[in-house]
Amino acid sequence: MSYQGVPIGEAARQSEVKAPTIRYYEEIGILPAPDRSGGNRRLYGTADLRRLAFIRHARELGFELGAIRTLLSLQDHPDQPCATADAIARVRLAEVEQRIANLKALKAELERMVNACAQGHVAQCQVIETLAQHHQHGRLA
Amino acid sequence: MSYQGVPIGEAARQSEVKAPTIRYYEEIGILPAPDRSGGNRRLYGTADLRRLAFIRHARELGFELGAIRTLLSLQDHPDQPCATADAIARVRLAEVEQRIANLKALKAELERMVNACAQGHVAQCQVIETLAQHHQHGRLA
DNA sequence: CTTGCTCCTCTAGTCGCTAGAGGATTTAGG
DNA sequence: CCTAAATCCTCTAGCGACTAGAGGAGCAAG
Repeated sequence: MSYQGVPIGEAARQSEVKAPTIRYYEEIGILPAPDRSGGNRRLYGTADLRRLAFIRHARELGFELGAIRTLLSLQDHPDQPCATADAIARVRLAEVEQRIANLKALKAELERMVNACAQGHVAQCQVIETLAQHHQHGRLA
Repeated sequence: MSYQGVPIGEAARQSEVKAPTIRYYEEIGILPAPDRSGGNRRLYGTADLRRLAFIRHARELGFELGAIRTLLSLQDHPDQPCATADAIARVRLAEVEQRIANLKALKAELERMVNACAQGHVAQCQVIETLAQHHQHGRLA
């Protein structure tokens, strides 16, 4: 009797998701428990690998696991309207835009700080000065 | 005998750092333990409030508490060269630039996803399709 | 003097992993 | 066939930076 599927290390290599993280995804129910070999090892089939790639890509895009869970359940029921998936992506897009704006402001401030540091002493150091200032920003994430 | 300084709630309001977070900062040694009132309540003076503003601002800028700890110790010893503070800021600047680049790529992809969603069903939904693709990116933060 | 707010300490939980212990299994080489 | 190395298993604990809640004490206003 032969088993099919790749062991967790190979799945990790292919998906670029570390083995403990894969087990963690199984534990929290985002990835189904795969078949096991005679020696109790996980064997991942192509469907599992695709799901893992999906998760990884979504994580890369900054989606939280909760959102990914919703996205996956949509994927599992393909006859539903995609408004939910669209809404999730839109929310994320708004977050990303906000974050870019904040980071640009931050970048400007850091550049100012670094430029102002005349290699003197902390007493005159603008890095410290700038950080000591109470200065209004939007929230950063 | 009168005590001076504001209680933690007021400090929280002024600094926009929540009270439990302020206690946490004390616990991890980033904020010194303030004087206490007769009834064992923390009373924050202006120096404490300034330090708190410093921490908040630095957190807003995305500095980790470890980096902030270093920055604060520099501030506490102002006769040292500011090369260390400068280096910390430079590292952070590089991170921020990388992050902006990643987020811009992400934004483009999210826009593509959202635009492609024709309000149909999940089976044709590009949000899901896009996420299912295995697609090479730089690392996002 | 009582009501209700703030504050105290403490423990435990969050998220998304990561690290390590201690043991079983599988694979490659001799 | 046997051993050594690599991989895998489960389990517990830890990370950063908080956040939430229990259970109790202090304080200010009516």
